[in-house]
Amino acid sequence: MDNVLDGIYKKIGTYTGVIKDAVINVEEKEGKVVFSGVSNKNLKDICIEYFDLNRNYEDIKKTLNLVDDNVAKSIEYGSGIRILNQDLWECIISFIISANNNIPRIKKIIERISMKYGKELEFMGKKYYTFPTVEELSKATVQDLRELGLGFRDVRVYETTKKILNKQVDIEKLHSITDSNILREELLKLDGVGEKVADCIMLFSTLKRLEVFPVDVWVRRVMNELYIKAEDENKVNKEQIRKLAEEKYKNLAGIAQQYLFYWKREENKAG
DNA sequence: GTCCAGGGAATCA
DNA sequence: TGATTCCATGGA
Repeated sequence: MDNVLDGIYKKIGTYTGVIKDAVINVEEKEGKVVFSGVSNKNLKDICIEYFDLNRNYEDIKKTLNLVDDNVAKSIEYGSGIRILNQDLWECIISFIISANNNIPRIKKIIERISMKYGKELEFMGKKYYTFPTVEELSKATVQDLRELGLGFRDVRVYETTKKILNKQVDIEKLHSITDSNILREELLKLDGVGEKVADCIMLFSTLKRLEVFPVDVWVRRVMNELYIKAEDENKVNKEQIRKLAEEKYKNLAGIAQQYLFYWKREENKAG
């Protein structure tokens, strides 16, 4: 038996979706992990990279469990969480769209963008669409984006696409920047990218800065409830939250953020 | 009809 | 720097 493949199945379960230029299906058949899909690259390699399967999350969880009981509880709640290695360009556009928006609508907008400007792939009789490249999305006018339902974010996506296309910000070179502060400064040059979106891009893309701690409304809420305990959570300083996260979670703050975020949101849904 | 959504940017002090 | 306000859209 292939223990690596067995491990992969245990980690990601069944999955069908688009990863970069590929449609990938992972499932278990007769006790074996089977990859199928449409791609000119190795399906298994794509999965290992995308699902961050070479990282030992058990070690990470052991470390974070020692911080305090709250974190331990959140880890128990979302024990299968992994931080994906999402494409940088796709991540930038996705989080610009996320501003003052809700997750179902964010997903729908990205689907519409992919359907109109990405490439069509067919797998098992069903059609899938890749997220458009910079060149592909640069064909869209502000009006085109407005019609896809982006709202006030249309200009931001348009301007950012333009800046990346003409290499005013060269995102290919971002991976070679070691200093996280310089990296953040580069991202902040993009329209629609503020502190929170920049942090999300650094954490959730292939930039993989696991130490950054994006503070959104949910994270502010959970951090206030667990540690700060201010009467009005809206008045809690974001910088104070980031410092607290750095002290407590060190270089794993970003992963802790995900456990805490998921925990608080799911608890709210169940509420 | 009202409120809110994984915020950013412009404006003003 | 820090606080306020507006920004489209759609679902609850």
